[in-house]
Amino acid sequence: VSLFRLTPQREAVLDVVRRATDHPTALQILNRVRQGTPSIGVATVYRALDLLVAHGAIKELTLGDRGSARYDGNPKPHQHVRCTRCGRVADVSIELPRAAASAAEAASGFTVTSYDVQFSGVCAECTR
Amino acid sequence: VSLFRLTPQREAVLDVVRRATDHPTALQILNRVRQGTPSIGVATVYRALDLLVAHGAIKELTLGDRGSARYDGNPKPHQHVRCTRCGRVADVSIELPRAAASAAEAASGFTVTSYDVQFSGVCAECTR
DNA sequence: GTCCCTGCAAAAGTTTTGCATTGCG
DNA sequence: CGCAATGCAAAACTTTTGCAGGGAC
Repeated sequence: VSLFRLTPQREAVLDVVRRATDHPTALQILNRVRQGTPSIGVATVYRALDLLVAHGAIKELTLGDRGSARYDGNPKPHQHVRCTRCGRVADVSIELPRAAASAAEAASGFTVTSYDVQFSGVCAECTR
Repeated sequence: VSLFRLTPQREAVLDVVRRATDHPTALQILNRVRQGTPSIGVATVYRALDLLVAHGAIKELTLGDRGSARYDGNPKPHQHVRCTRCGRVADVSIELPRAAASAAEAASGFTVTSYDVQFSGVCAECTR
C-alpha cells in the first residue's frame, strides 16, 4: 500500500465515483466531475481512475458494453445484476461457496484468487 | 430460432471462432479469416459476429480487456478463468447452486435468467 | 531545483455507419 | 427484378501517449 498525492482532481474523481449508484463510464465520470471542476482534462480522469483502481479504492468493471469500462465506488467484493432490457446494473452481496473456486482450480490448473459474477435478467421497472 | 443465410464469409467466421481455443477478439478473427478469404472486410466480420451471437451460435465475452470484446465458439453455458499475469483465458464447466441466483433475485428485485462467472488467478505456466 | 501532476492535442485502437456494387433467389 | 450481403472508406468512440507548463515539496 504505497502513498500517492490526493490532488483536487483525483479527489473530485473519487468523489464522483463514490457518490454514483449507476456504475458510470470514464466519460460519464468526466462530465460529472466537470460540473465542479470545468477545466479537468480527459487524460487526467483516465489516469486518476487507473490510479484509484490500482490502489484498490474503486473497482473497474467490464460488463456487457462493447468498448467501454465502468467504475464502481464500492471496493468491497460484491457481484452485479444487469438488466438485459434497460442496461441498469445493481449490486448484489453474495459469496460463492468454496467449492466453486476449488472446482475451477481443479478444472483449469489455475490458482484462483478471486471471482466476479454477473447475473443477467430483467429489473423490476422493466418487468412492470 | 429464425433462419439466415450462411454465406461463405459467415461460415468462415464461424469456423475460425469454433476452431479457436484462445477466445480471440474481432480483429484477431479478421486476420485468421483472411488467411483463407483475403478479401473479407472488417465490417463483414463485425456483422457476422453480431449475427452469430444473436442466433446463439457463439458467445461474446467482455473480460478484463478495456476496449475490445472476445468471442467464444462454445455456445453452451460455461465459465472462464483468466490469468492475471499472461491474460490467457480457460474454460471452466461448473454450475452455480440454485441458491446463488435466488439470492441475487431477492437482493435486487430482478428476475435472473442467466449468469457469467469470471475467475481470476495465475495459470500453471505462469506459476512455474 | 526536481519531480510529479495537469491540460491540451494528437495518435492509436476498436466498432459503427453510409454507400455503391454484387449476386443469390 | 428485388433484396440481402459484401467491401471499402469515412466516421464515431474510447483510451493512450507526448509534451510543455505549473505547482508541490
